[in-house]
Amino acid sequence: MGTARDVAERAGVSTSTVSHVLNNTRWVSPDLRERVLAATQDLGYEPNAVARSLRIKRSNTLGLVISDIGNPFFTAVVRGVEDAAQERGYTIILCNSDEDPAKEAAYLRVLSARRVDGLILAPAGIRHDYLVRLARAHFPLVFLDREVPDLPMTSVMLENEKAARDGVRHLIGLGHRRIAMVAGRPLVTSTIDRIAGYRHALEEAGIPVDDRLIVSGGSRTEPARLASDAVLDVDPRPTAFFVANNLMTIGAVAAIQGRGLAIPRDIALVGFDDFSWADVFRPRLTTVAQPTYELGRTAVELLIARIGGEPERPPERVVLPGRLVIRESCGTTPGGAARVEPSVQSEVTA
Amino acid sequence: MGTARDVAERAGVSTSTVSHVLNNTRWVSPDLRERVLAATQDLGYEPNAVARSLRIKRSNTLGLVISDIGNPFFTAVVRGVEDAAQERGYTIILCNSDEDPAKEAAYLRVLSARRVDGLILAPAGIRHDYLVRLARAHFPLVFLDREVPDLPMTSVMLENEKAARDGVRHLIGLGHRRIAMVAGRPLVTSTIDRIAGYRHALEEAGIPVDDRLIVSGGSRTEPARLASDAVLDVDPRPTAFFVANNLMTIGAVAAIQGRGLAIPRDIALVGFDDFSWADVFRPRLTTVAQPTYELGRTAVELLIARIGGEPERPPERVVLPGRLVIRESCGTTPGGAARVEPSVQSEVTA
DNA sequence: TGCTACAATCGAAACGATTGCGCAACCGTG
DNA sequence: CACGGTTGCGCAATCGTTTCGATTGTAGCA
Repeated sequence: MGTARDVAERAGVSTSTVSHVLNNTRWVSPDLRERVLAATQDLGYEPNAVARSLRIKRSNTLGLVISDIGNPFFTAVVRGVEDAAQERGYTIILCNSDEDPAKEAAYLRVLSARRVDGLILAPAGIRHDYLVRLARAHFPLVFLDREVPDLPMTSVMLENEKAARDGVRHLIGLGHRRIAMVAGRPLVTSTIDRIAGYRHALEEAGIPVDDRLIVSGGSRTEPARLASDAVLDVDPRPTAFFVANNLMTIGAVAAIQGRGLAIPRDIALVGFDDFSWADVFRPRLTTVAQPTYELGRTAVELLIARIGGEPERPPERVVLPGRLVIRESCGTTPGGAARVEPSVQSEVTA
Repeated sequence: MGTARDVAERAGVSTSTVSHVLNNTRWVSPDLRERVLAATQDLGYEPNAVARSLRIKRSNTLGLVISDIGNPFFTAVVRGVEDAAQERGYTIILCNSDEDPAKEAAYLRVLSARRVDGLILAPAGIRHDYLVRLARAHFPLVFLDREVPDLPMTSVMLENEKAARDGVRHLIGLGHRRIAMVAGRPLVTSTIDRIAGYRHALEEAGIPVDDRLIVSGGSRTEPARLASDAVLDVDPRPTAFFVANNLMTIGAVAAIQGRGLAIPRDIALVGFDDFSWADVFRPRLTTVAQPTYELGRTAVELLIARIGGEPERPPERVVLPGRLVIRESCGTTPGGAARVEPSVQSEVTA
């Protein structure tokens, strides 16, 4: 696996000809072209992408920093990112910040040192200076799922406020007035927006907001279980749960089950994010589904547009709609029985 | 964000001094050191890792090619890989082959062109020539979760045959004699070994193997649902299911539920791989748990040992044990009621 | 025969870092 | 004072590409 020079010598040409043959970048006579190709075959030559990147100042690589690879929402997004990137000839470097701003900063630094052509980032929340530097330098950067407060950047995310509002409205429509909200990590914009949606839904229905019913579930299963358990002690007890992501839904369900309460008989529940087992779980969970794959694809499209385009281009925000998928976990009325809706459910099974 | 040269000029030193200061690679007087550091600060200098890699012929990067990022087993493994890699100063490039040998080959090519220092691979199954070339060239390579038949390589995986045997033995111990097996993709070694374990468990109990009860679930939820549904038509009907991975478990459960059958009353079930919702799902699922995090860590350790070591070093195989986690999905006897085992279950909840 | 025009290829300078080698300046010693 | 040894640093080659001129050969034309 030698170098272009080895190939050139073997083919009796110059390295420039080798380069031009391999990249189809100018006309080369059939004879030489043939010899060059034969030589690359013989030597098992594989161009060194590192040297190439150094020379052309592009790596055809995108960095993707997500905050929790254990969350099915993000892995679904990753598929969208990967497919879109591959179609356009980019490789992605995937990093998992674990919701840790320090880890996130470290990864950003590494990716930037590696000279990726652009970055897609689900920020862990804090407006740290390294991020601000990248933004100021007009480095191609797209925020995914969340934004950073006071840092206008191009971004793609769910219409969080409305999606949450729809979920809570559904519960209100079924007659619930004491609705607990298990929210995500406090400083993250998606959390903030979903809480806003929750409040607005209550307010428009004339239901007073009881702050004791809004708890932080830390975006993960176990903290959500603890928070859910605690909120069940509030007096009067909530009759419904609105849970702001999928991992936390597991925790909420565990807490409810742990009290010997039944869904939806004792507690109605609307989750967030659809996931594969929502369908086998009994009762089937009513959730606000996100267009995960599209989120990923869109992020790549926005990013690549910026990589090619002029650096001063103003930020764009793309907001995609959520979709309330009604299954069985809310019953019909508080304390009522489950109502199966085959049409809606099959839409999701597919 | 200039170059080392810019820093050198600003500090009034040579680029070599800049390099030595930044890498602590030889003594530099406090005065100059100070000036160099100040200059890098002022310019916001960030060393170009691409140029560095070209020169030192190392990238401090490992490639990780997994076959299904949607599978919680693999995402759990990724965490182990990532943590271990980070501790040793390596970045990982994560690629998702989607069980597609063509995609896998494409990724291997890209990673090799990028000059990663080593590769961890969950092979999609086929012994394609590119893989053989890498192996022959003694490129640092570790197989994860699976091997490639007839290609001895260093690898780390579960003790598949025994783990499957334990799962099936558990069912046999409860009195089941007609046990269906929902297996994974046919050519993958983990599938082969788990089927072997299934057969051995039956054979040692003197139960004849009915090949109609062994079906391929394609490693994913939906194909597993179809296969599970089909196997329920076998006459006489199986009284138990052994399912060879987690995504397929969802499919099997869906099929069983779809027939209006109850677990464990009508069908006992042992799944594979533990996952977060195994605990809230009712009945709680009895599964063969894999040490996912350890698998990931071990792969990195093996790989890094090879990167440093002599190239002709013979392959090593590391086999980690599985753990049968008994919950409720098998009941106690065929047709019997669920038996809760708090001690075992809590071990997993933690 | 000269001259230009064009076609096809080569040579060498980048890209931005690392590092072996060598050169001053300085020290202490005899 | 001469000389060997140290110390602290700079020079320049190098990694493997790409790409911009320069160069060669051939044909066309007056």
